[in-house]
Amino acid sequence: MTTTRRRGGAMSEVRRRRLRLEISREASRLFWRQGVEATSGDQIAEAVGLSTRTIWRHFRTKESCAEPIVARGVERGVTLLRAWPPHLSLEEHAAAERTGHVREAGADALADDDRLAMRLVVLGEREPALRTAWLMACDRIERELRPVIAERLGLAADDRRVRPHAAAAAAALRVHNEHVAVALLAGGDPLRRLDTPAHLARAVRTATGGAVGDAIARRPGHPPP
Amino acid sequence: MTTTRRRGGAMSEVRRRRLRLEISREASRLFWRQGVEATSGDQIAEAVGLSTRTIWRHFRTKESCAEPIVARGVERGVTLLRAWPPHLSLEEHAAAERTGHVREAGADALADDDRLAMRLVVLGEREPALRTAWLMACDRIERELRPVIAERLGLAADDRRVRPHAAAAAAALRVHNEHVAVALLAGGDPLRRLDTPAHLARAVRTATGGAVGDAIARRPGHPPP
DNA sequence: GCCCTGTTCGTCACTAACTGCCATAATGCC
DNA sequence: GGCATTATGGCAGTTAGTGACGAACAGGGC
Repeated sequence: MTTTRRRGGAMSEVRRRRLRLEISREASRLFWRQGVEATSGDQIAEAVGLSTRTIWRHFRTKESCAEPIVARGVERGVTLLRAWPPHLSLEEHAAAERTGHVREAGADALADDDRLAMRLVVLGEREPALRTAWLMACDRIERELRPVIAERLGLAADDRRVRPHAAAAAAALRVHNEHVAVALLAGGDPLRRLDTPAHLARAVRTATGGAVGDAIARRPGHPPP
Repeated sequence: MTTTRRRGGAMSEVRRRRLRLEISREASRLFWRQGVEATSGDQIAEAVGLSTRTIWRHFRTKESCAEPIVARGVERGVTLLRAWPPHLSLEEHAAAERTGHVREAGADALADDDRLAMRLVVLGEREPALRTAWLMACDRIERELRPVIAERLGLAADDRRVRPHAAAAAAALRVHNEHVAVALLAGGDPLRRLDTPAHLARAVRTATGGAVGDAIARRPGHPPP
């Protein structure tokens, strides 16, 4: 890990992230309540207790204020992949994670931010501004996935085969999230069946042509050239 | 096909598309020459010979002006998939299309719009505004891919298995395009090796876990549940 | 404790992306 | 040609977003 070299009164990276998340939270709430058109930058600023100028310092666009919140769903997927130990298959790891996760948070209590994220994702079907935020968030996730997948496959980070797999995996995470979101908002509480990491594991495996999914056995080459 | 029921002085769909493409072309040229920040809506309007007001009638955002041009690359991929006859494997079809395509346009003459599209795609690495346009274009492509893939797999259009495949295929098209774009702009003219539909076919096949790729043999079910 | 340095934040003025509104020109249908 | 509908232009108005400058603020060195 590179120790963050910050000097003077510089904001720590974690504090910066926290602030962005807070802004995003308030902005997203307003977006959901009154639509993105109807919410002004001033409203967001007032809701979070900052000046409007500061909002634009942390986000380049009104719509991009939604990104940190909306990214939460897919972020869970990448943490799942990050924590994937080499000696397990993806499905085994997913199963283990699920049991651990359920005990920690309880099956019924879905964090407010996650609900909000799903709401904005489905709202994105109608509001192009939110759609762009969602796609940009997933794009960021895809980049974060690249080194993870490269290491898993024993490939160099800039190997030509990495990016297709990362893109496919990110796409799998995205549609899974969209699916869960509409199912959750439309009907009751199908979380127990839908949100299982097992589904994610399956989706990622097929999206990568089976490349990302097995426990590590043979190292360097696995797909036919 | 539903005959488009248009009345009064309504613009035909094809004319509308042409106009949007023309606007997009001029906007994209300006974006490339002077950056997207530095180009104003007025400049775009003047370049295409319309009033600024009309520009905003056809595009909701300055950056979205780039979408039609930037989508050209991936659009070729979806036309490839659309024209895919059932009795061929994807690779066979790709090979056939390639020979046909080469004869038609000549290998050396890459259309100006395509060059422009690739330039904007690589520029999108640095300019978030262009990145959103590119992602939105690919998102549209993904939606167009849905019915094509559904029909190919003999599934209902709203079957749960369609969207993951469409997303994965679209992602494959996207990274292929990005790869071609940077290779083309960075170095000389690696088109003969990179732009082959054969690579697209391979990418789509693996991204869909092999589901989209075979010639049609058995109809209804093919992946294990 | 103090100064010094670099950073964040607020205020204000300003630019430019968009939007409504109304009159006018184009277009398709009869 | 006449009519209905739509696309367009011009203009006023709103609001997203930026630059500049000063004040508050967090560290490090002493």
